[in-house]
Amino acid sequence: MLRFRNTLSGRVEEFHPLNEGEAKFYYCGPTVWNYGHIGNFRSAVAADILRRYLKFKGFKVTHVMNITDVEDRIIAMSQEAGLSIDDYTAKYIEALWEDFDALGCERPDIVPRATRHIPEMVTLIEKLLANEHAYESDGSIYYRIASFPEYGKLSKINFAGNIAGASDRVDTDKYEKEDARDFALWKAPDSETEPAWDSSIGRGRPGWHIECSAMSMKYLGETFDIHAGGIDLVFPHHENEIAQSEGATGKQFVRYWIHFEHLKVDGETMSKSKGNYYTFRDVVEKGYSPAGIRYFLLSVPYNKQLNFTFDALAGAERTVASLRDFRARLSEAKTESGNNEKLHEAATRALKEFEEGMDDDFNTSIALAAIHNLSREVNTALARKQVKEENKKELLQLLTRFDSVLNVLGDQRTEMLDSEVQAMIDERQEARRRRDFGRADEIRIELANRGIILEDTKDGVRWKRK
RNA sequence: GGCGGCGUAGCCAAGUGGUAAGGCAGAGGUCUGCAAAACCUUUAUUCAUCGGUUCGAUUCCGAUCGCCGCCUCCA
Repeated sequence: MLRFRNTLSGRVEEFHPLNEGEAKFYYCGPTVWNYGHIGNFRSAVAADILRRYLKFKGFKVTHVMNITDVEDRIIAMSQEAGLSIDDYTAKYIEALWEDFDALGCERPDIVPRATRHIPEMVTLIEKLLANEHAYESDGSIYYRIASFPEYGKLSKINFAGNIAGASDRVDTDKYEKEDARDFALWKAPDSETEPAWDSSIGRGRPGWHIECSAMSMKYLGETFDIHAGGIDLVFPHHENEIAQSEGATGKQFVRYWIHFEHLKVDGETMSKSKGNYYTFRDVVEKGYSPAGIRYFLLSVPYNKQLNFTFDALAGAERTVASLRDFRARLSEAKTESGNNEKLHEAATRALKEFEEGMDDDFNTSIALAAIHNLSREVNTALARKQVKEENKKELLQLLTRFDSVLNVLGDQRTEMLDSEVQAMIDERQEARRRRDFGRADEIRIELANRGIILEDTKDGVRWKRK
């Protein structure tokens, strides 16, 4: 039974979706203006693991991920660039999908854009105005937090003792708000040139939080199962989403909230001033593979801060390579018919441990340990020719099953070597038979220069690309 | 000032009131013409420090030190 920590209750709970066998899942994805830094992708990978494991457990998953595009900073930057929001954000969104694909993250089922959902947001704001949860002031519309006593139930923020000490950092009111905590649902334009929409509630643009309420409820229903995002979104973003949505519908908005912890770099916060700020693309340019990066990002459970170091990343890289070798070795193995009961038991045990680990709040560390232990056992059996036909079939299927969640093994190699290279390998085998090891080593070096690494095994020569 | 989290081998780290998963790196070995890969053995009497509770604590409690996050539209 799958259980995970629900931010709302603060406890680990069993997951029971609203409709049996069906999981509806909304993920607050990366924002465009800040797009790309490696920490974003820890979240993206965590969300991907969450979705994939729900599928592994047999749930039919509907996954919605938003891309914010009417946020203040984006508007400012696009204006500065002299571009429309769409033209400005297009290249970032394109880059986002490239990186998503490279990291092996499944594309969401639905990716709503705030700029395409202005009418839905307006309708929601109208509801909030009608039932007194919102008020108009100076052409802008604010949420009246005093009207929603449950405000703070997600973030557990105690407003009484809180504001005083932090007051030096709280914006002095530049708008006429009833209460400092009230937040904007709809903002009147600051200038003539600023992007704005005409609507029944006036000319303006939506606040940041309303898009997620409007879009998630549009696609997943007024009450849905899982809402996920980075831990920094708990307050105020998700807290405000609850106030808006529940204020409008009177129903529970989200049943399970899940928040992904941040990445640290060398034990510190990643920041440009410290010079430890890396984007995903920086890391790839340094020669690390997306699969290695993915493995690293998922190797520690999502609810723990993870320390990013290049040493650890290099380790992950080696680990992925060795897991891929393991699968290749297994699939190339020549087996005799039959079934080795010990290996069948090992496979059963590995699946059990993997699933128990993942069931326990998506503990990927435990799940990976199960795979490593299995790989060691099977490698030994392979060397001793104890893997039988049935075992091979079962184990390969099991690896595919694990990888449906982890997605680090990549596609099975089906490519053939070109005939010239193959001829060189044949020539080297012939030279080895003659015990002409000088010639054999010469050919091996020549092939290495072409990026082909050879391994001599009892069954013949294995090759892989560098 | 308020609230929360973390500190486990050289590195990344899981974990639990009953005696420390896994990965990477290191050392020795098996195999191999050599190499590579794989496998075997080995690497924390100890889980930031100091106290307390307990038959027993890394795990619970308290204090101290260090780090991280939220309270600002940063995943």
